[in-house]
Amino acid sequence: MMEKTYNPKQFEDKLYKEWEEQGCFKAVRDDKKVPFTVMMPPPNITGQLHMGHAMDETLQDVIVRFKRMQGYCALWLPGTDHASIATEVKVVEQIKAEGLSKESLGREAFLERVWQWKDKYNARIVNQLKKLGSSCDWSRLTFTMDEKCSKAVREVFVNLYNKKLIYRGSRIINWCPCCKTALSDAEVNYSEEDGFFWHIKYPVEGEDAFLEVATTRPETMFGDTAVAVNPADGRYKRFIGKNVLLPVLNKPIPVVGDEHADMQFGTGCVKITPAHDPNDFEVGLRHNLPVVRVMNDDGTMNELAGEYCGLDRYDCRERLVEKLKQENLLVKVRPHVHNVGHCYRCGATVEPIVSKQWFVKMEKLARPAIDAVIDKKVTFVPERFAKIYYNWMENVKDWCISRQLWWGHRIPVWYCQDCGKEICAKVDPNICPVCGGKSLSQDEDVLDTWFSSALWPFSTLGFPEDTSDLEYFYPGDVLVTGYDIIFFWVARMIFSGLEHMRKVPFRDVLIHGLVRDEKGRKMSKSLGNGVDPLEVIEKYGADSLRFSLLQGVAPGNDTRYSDAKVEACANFMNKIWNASRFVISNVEGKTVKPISEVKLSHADKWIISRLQSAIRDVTLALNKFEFGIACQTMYDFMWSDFCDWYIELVKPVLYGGDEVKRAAAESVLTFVLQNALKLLHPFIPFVTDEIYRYIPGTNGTVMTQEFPRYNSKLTYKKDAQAFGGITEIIKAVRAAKTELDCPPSRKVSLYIVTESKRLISANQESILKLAGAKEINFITEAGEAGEKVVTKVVSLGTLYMPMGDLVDLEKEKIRLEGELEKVTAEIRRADGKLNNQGFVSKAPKKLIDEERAKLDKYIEMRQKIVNQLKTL
RNA sequence: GGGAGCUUAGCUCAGUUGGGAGAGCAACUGCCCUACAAGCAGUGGGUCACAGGUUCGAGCCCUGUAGCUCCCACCA
Repeated sequence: MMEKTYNPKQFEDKLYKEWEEQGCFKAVRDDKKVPFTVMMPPPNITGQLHMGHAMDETLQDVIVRFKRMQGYCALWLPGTDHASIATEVKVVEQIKAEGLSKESLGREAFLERVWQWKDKYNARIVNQLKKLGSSCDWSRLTFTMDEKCSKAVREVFVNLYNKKLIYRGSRIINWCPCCKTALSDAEVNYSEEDGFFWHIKYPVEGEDAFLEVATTRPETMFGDTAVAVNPADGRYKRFIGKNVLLPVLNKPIPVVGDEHADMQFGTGCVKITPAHDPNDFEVGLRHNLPVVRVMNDDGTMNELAGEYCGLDRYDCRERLVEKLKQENLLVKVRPHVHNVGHCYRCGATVEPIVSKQWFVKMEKLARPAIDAVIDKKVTFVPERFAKIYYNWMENVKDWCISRQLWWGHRIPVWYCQDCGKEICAKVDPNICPVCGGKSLSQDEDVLDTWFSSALWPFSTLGFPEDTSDLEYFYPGDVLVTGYDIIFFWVARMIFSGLEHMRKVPFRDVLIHGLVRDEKGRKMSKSLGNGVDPLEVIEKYGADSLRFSLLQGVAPGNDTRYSDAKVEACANFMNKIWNASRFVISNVEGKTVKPISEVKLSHADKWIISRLQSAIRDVTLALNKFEFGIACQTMYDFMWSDFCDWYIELVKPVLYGGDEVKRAAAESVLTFVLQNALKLLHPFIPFVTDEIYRYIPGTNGTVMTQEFPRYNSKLTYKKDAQAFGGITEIIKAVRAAKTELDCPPSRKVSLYIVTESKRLISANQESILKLAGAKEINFITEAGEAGEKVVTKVVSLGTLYMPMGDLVDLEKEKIRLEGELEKVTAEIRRADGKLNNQGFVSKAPKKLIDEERAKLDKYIEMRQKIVNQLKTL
């Protein structure tokens, strides 16, 4: 016996455990099956899953369950990411609260702490994924710092190094003074900030003249090694080759002519600080300028800043400006809005700084990765995201992969203390291969997190070993992720797959939007508007949450989370629950015949036909990753067709005395419910499986059943369509009663003029029950129904309902006139179309025929209404 | 500076080969009818941002305009 109310808590955990124990999620190579591979984007171990994850995981789970039911060998490989910088920031915060620091702990002890952190959050994330119902293969759970991932990272690093695609060099990088590490370009977020333009005098050496330089960062002045003017700039041309004196330091620096100086912008004179600005760095290279770094790693000024040494960059700025003012070198200060880069993890203002770092040379890697998308070896869904990808890939600069952090994959490079040789090796070297020296020290830095993420599609399957899994499951089929990490991750997986596996890592990239809060804001910690998926599951159940994240969402679009939406979905779950309870209570303990062995009524055929449409539409939608459409289709089928119509239609049959008809109804109810549950299962796995087990004749879980297939033999086109006429009659009677304020409980008599007597007779009971009527009389003309009647014209004929005193003939006349007007408008519309030469000659024949049929129908209806009006 | 998305019912949003505008929530009316009041039946509500164009036909395709959001690049 099913419980009376839908209570997900009673079965969600139980079912998950069972699935897991029975090995339902396990993907083992099976050469009789076609593999279908989805690699879970490994969530960061920085915290717990948020709504965005919940959506991401749900989408993947739907796809995987769908494919698994379709008979694929479906692998959904789960994992978590060590998230180098993000996690390190978190753990540093944590130990700071204990009065400790990274440095005081030392590398080893610190890493010990991070591993503890990892264990805690990894477990939490796994638990959350399970709560959501994720059907991933837990036996393959991978952490990006697992042995196998480390091996893959080593392999790839060394290979790229040997191919000279990884190099070490001094370049301008983004430096986070707070995390004290280099960042890649992708890890910097720019935002507009109000700042100032300081106009500073640089006196010309040996002349009573000066160049006015405008800068937004005066404190970098100490690192100036030139002033640039445009060679075509008449104002300053003559100074090129001369020196100016750097204020405060009174150090002579040359004036150079360079296109970089924009004559229209600022004063036309640019201070050149190669060590602290990417453009200036380039200018410096062109003019062979020295690179003078004036800042320390923590954002304070170094000894080259003279008296400002040790000061924070902003304090230095303030004092320096003050000094310039005193020395009369400050011309003016103008407010200026400019874009400032921030660290994507801690938010601190990043400082472009010259630094010796490791880089991946992108040029050769990018081209094939671009071509792979052009050649459709990888397809972005929706397509528009390919553009974003191209744009980034085509302009990509070399990738800075070294991080001055402790948590992460250590760079596999050693330096010989004796001969200075740099050794890059897959296995830790003991002696220097050149001089045999034994004092080797490993590079202190770790790799960018995304370096290991980029290998995820194959490192998880055993690369660099030639494993059977790799052969079978690689490349993956679909990668599901948000548009925010196309650059970080998707792009890098594509070029890595091509470079190291010679094959793209996946066929489709399904990009989804962000989950926002009720007001459309991004969910974030600082706003405190995040909603914890676990809390929602606790309150409404995982199925409701899942459905709410899928429903009404267009591919790639952002969506809003709201409790109201989840509540509406919970109502749907409740609806499914109760409808199922109804069906099961009627068939429990019985042997139900297959529908092929019973005589089907019009209503039976109609609902089976509707089911076929639903199966077809859901399958089509899922194949195109249109989850919103799939949900809507199922919702309508389940709620409107099955519950509101079919179950109501079947009640008189079940409660009537005809055993044969009853048996047929039971067959159909069972058949439809069973199929509907299968159809719904990928979306709402828990409730469907819980119910499925109560259906007589089922054995075990629904998740291993075959996904329903559209069967054209079960569409019963003619009968199903004919049944539409019956529902029309029922609706007409209901509407008439409401219009007349007739209580639903009051049964009316129906008089019908029709040419479809047989059809209506066959469905008489349904009409009586659902319309709230007591009898149906077939008549040949209106008069037979009496005087005080309400008239409804429907496709199958004209309905008359004598309603006694409830009928106000005047009102009835007005109402009919209104209907006449509507029908006339329809006739005008159809007529206009059919009289349009263009339409008739160019529109598809099917459409024209349909339009003709409509016109005929409306003309007939108009005639009936006119006749009726005459009698009033 | 370049690019993308959005603008449809009071609210949140669907609407994918161009062929009579939809859902949920809210509102209104009436109903506890043995699956479900977390429900049932019925009703109202939209020049589909604006202006042009293509087409027999445009919410959908093209051009432009406005507002909002986002991404990339960047001005020292």
